[in-house]
Order: sequence, then structure tokens, then C-alpha cells
Amino acid sequence: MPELPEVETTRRGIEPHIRHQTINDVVVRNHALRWPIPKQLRKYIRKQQIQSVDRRGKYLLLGLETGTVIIHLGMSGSLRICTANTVVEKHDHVDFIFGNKKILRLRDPRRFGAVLWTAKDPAKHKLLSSLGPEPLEDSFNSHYLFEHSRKRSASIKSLIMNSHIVVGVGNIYACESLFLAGINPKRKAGSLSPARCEKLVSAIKQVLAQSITQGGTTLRDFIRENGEPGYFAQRLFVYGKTGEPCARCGKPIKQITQQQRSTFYCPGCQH
DNA sequence: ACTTCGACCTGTTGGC
DNA sequence: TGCCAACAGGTCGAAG
Repeated sequence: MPELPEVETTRRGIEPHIRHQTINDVVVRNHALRWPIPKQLRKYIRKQQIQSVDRRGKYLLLGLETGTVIIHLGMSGSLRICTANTVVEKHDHVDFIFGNKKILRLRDPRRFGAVLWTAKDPAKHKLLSSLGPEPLEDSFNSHYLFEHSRKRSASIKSLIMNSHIVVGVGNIYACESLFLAGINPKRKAGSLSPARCEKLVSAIKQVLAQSITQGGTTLRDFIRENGEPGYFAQRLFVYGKTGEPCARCGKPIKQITQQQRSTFYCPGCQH
């Protein structure tokens, strides 16, 4: 479910509620996420204050006094700010209960998400240490993309969805960025000119930044910390638009499969 | 070093 | 209306 804009929307939503708060208790109802939630999580983090709420790629990082809670929302995860009265539903796996009585509640029906603990610098954690640059930072630029796409036979779509190349670009925003840049998702990454790398980098930054301002994309179950959906779905040009006329050239949007994922693009304006 | 593919899960949808 | 295959916003790790 959540790509970078949804995770960033969640981060911004929860930060004011939990930063500087003390974790009074932790309730884990189901440990079986993608990796087991550490048995000792409660012991590690209870009575500690949240010092920071950061994001690296699609990972949320809760900085405590002695380490960091690493949270990933997988395909179907969401975090909400609740109170003690909020009804616990079927897939509500974890509660972080704070001194101000607020509860940060993780829901994840498919359980592809993760809640992990690290006592060291989180950037050195195995899952984070080999991630590529943040797409909205200057280190992700056309020169970088050009250099890292040389001699790559994989499609440009799979390259920009590769978190070791650049983080945060999932299926929706890969499709939308390639549409804006006029690039066919099947094109071999190594065949992009410097100019087209520049176009693509700009498109990725634009799409992600605009989606963040809309609170992300809600297709089915993404919700913000306050239970509201994101509104970027109204700004999508190709994702989920199979058969509909392209907004630019009128040709029907095509749907294909790449790397076992659906790709949507306009055969008229993407080459 | 790179690419592809299976695996992990539950819930919803679309075609018959 | 009901059944069931196909599919859904991710990504690791094994195999080629």
C-alpha cells in the first residue's frame, strides 16, 4: 500500500502526537509480521521518551533514548492515533500507549509490514544500510540516474522501483512518473539519454511532492493517522486507468505485467 | 554484479 | 446469487 508519500503523510500526522511523549506500555496482539516482532520489544522501549519521528525511504524511525523502533507498513499497513475507547479491530496488531493517554495503533491485514528494534545507528541496520538516495533530496539527480542506469538491461520501471537505486518509488508513482516523463516503462534503463534521465528525475520529484501535499493516494485502505484518506488518487493519469482515454493524446491507457506487477501507460505518448 | 521469480498474508473484485 | 481465480500500494533472498 504505502509508498513514500503515504509514509511521509503518516510521519507528519503522528509526529505532533507522540514526539516528546513517554511510552508507558506496548501491547503486541500478533507477533507474526514479515519478521517476528521482537519478544523483548516491550522491555526494550517501555518508559522511554520518543525523541524523533523520522522517515528513511518507506521506513518510519521512532528515535528513543537507547535505540530506534523501525516500522514498515508493507502493502496494507497503517498507523492511527487512538484513545483507550477506540475499538480494537481484527488486524490491529500493535499498540504503543503514551503518557498522554494517546495510543499509536498499527493495523496491517496482510502482515507484510514490520516492527523491529535496533540499539545501534539505524542507518547501519541491515535493512537500511544499502538503500539508495532519497528521491526528494539533491543527491538524487539526473547525473546519478544516468550513471546508475548504464549497462542495465532491466526495464526503467524496475530500476526506479529498486530501493537500492532510489527509495520510495512504488508501483503507483513509478507508473505516473514515467507517464509524465513520456518514457515507455518497458524501455531498457541503459538506453535512456541524459536528457531523458533529467526528465524522469524531475517527474519523480514532482509526483511525489504533489502527492505529499494531497496526503498521499488512497485506493482502497490507506488511511492517515486521523482516519482520513489521501486525495492524490484524483490526480492520477494512468494508474488503474486501463482502457480510459489518455488525458494528453486520447489513446486508451494500456495495462501490462512487468515483474509480476501491473504497469499502466499510454502507448501514444510514452516511448 | 545483475535479473528474475517465489514467497510471505488477507481481503476484495470480476468473470463465469 | 455464488464460487473461485486473479489481483492488490512491498521487498527480501534464492536461484539463474
